[in-house]
Amino acid sequence: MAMHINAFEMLADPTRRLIVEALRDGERPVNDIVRRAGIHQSGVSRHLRLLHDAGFVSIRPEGRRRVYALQPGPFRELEAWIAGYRRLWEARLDRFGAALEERRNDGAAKEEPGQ
Amino acid sequence: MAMHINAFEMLADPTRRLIVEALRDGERPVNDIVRRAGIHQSGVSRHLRLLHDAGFVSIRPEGRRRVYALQPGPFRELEAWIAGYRRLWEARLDRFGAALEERRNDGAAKEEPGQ
DNA sequence: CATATATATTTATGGCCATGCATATTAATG
DNA sequence: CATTAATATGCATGGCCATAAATATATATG
Repeated sequence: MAMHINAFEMLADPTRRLIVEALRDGERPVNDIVRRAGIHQSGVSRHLRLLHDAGFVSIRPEGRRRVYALQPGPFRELEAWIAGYRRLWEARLDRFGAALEERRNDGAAKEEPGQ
Repeated sequence: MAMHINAFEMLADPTRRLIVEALRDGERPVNDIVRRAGIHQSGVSRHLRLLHDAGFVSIRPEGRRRVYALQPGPFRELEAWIAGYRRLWEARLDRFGAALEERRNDGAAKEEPGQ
């Protein structure tokens, strides 16, 4: 429900990546994940809560289980961010543009073209 | 030169993302980046070192400047990782497969199909 | 209702990391 | 060679976060 949490920070943690990868090919209840995660159940629950807050996963109660599943949103965000760097490897990088003229006004920063 | 550093951890830090974004449209010397980063020069230098160790940037000495530029490698890695989740939003997620049969062997973890 | 199972949360703790300051290095310049 | 500019590094510090243990909550089951 909270999108103020950065997607990269989420995936920075190895355990969280492991959880996400465990959910890659389908939803799973918590204990399923605990077995592969190699950490305490409370830790997995906390990570799942963070992932849920960040919009990475959905929760579906099923009896006394809580079934978690990946959500597409954050992945779209990541894809979009990286897309901005695609020309890095698809074309040669063009060294023209802002870098040159920026180097000109050496003493004081006046305006940033990028953002 | 060291690829043992995870790309997500690199981009988890806001300052580091800011640096990467500052280099998006071309190479820049350190002081150029310091101006936009809003943190001390030593901090920028340290981040640039980390980014270099992780293969994100190259260094080109130019007089007494050190000109940094983005490198495609880590971005390709990221792209590849996310590509594994593309069906999440391109198709509906299929809830069959491993999740079901995993739920069957409840008591003990025996083998993981995914990895 | 008592008990067991599944998950969440509270609390405490240790460790890592981003930052700033001071200093070192390297290079240009006079 | 002394000085200044540009960048890097050693050191100390504060804060955040991942983890575990204990406890709470919720749900199935007898």
